[in-house]
Amino acid sequence: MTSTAAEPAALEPRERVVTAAAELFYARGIQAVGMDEVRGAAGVSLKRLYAEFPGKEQLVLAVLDWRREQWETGLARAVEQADEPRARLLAVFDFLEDWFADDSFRGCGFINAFGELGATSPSVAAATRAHKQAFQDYVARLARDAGADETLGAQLALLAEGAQTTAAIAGCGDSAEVAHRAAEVLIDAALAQR
Amino acid sequence: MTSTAAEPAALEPRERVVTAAAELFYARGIQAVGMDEVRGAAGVSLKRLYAEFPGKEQLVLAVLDWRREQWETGLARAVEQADEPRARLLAVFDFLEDWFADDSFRGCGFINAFGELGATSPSVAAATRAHKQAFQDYVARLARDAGADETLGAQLALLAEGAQTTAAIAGCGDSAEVAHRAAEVLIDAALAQR
DNA sequence: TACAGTAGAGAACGATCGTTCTCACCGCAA
DNA sequence: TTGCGGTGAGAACGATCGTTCTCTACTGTA
Repeated sequence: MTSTAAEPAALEPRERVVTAAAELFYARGIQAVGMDEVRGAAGVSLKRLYAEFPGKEQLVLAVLDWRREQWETGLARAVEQADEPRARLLAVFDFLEDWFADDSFRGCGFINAFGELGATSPSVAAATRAHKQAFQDYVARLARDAGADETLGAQLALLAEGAQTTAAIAGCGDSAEVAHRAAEVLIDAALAQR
Repeated sequence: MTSTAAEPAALEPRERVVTAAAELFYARGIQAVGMDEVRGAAGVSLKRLYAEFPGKEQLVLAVLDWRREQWETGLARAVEQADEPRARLLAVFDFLEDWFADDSFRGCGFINAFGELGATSPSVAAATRAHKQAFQDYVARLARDAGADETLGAQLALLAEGAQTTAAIAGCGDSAEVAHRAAEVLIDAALAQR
């Protein structure tokens, strides 16, 4: 999922900047990484960097958008590997489990960015809100496909969010498995209720 | 003019600094608030501020410790209002619901601090980890008192964490109620299993 | 009154960072 | 060749911030 720092020359400068900035921001925090370091990691000049992004905020938003795209395609790929509606709901938590096992895992980049800049940057707050809303909608759709009502989707989304923060802070314990088992209970209860 | 010790309403300088810093850090982020602004809000001199805390990091840690204390006493008070073990478990989510309704609610201060400084400040990361671990232990104890096994506590803790981040980002929807209903399902399932 | 000690107010310092500017260099058309 | 538009490398600028230093006012004591 991550691209290494040494980018092949085939990538466009803009994409090199976004991927390098995404990696740096995620690993160390946004405010802890200066534009000059992004420039060095991306192998572009400051002039080019500011030609692509008029300011750091625009770069941050581009990184968040790139991360959202990565998240959505990865999640969809995991879900599509399952055929049955119930298994597709649980695939969300398998996806999380794989993610948490990654060495570079350091929590949800949106939650981190929101904690860091959400109070001072309305656009970062809006991007985070949109991303989380899309996730909730996606899970709600999977729940509806499984024959449950909207509530189940919201409940499973809460579990997924809690697993992400807990895995990040506790240093990647077994949050995904715990959430997975809780999800099974909630799904079965929701389906039995009908 | 400084307030004399005879005035009952005046807090000690150190406590004024901690509460003022806690409010500012929580509302706007830690790095967005300078020491000078903390000094102004607390009504102390820079000299006094640095006499109490040798650096900003120590102040941040003191704020986190104060916040942990506030959280623990508030949570314990909510839980103790319930008599039955099951109601005591659910009181955790009532506590969250009250908190989310606060106008100044902006998510869990520890999660925000972790997202902002966890990667660069080991002591902030450790304080966050300790706080979340203590919460998990507390819920696990409540679950054990209710006659369920350890797993239920971990599951409910995940729900609580997810409700906090979701309420913060979505702007305080009904996360607490959703988590509350999910908790009821999980508790009943855990108790029926025995 | 003189003096020592303390504390407040805020200037000052050094470092960092986002952003802009300078300047040398390269490819290329006339 | 000459001129020119564009680019890279990096110096420079202005602002912010954590931290320290200076100066002044005040308090208590002899």
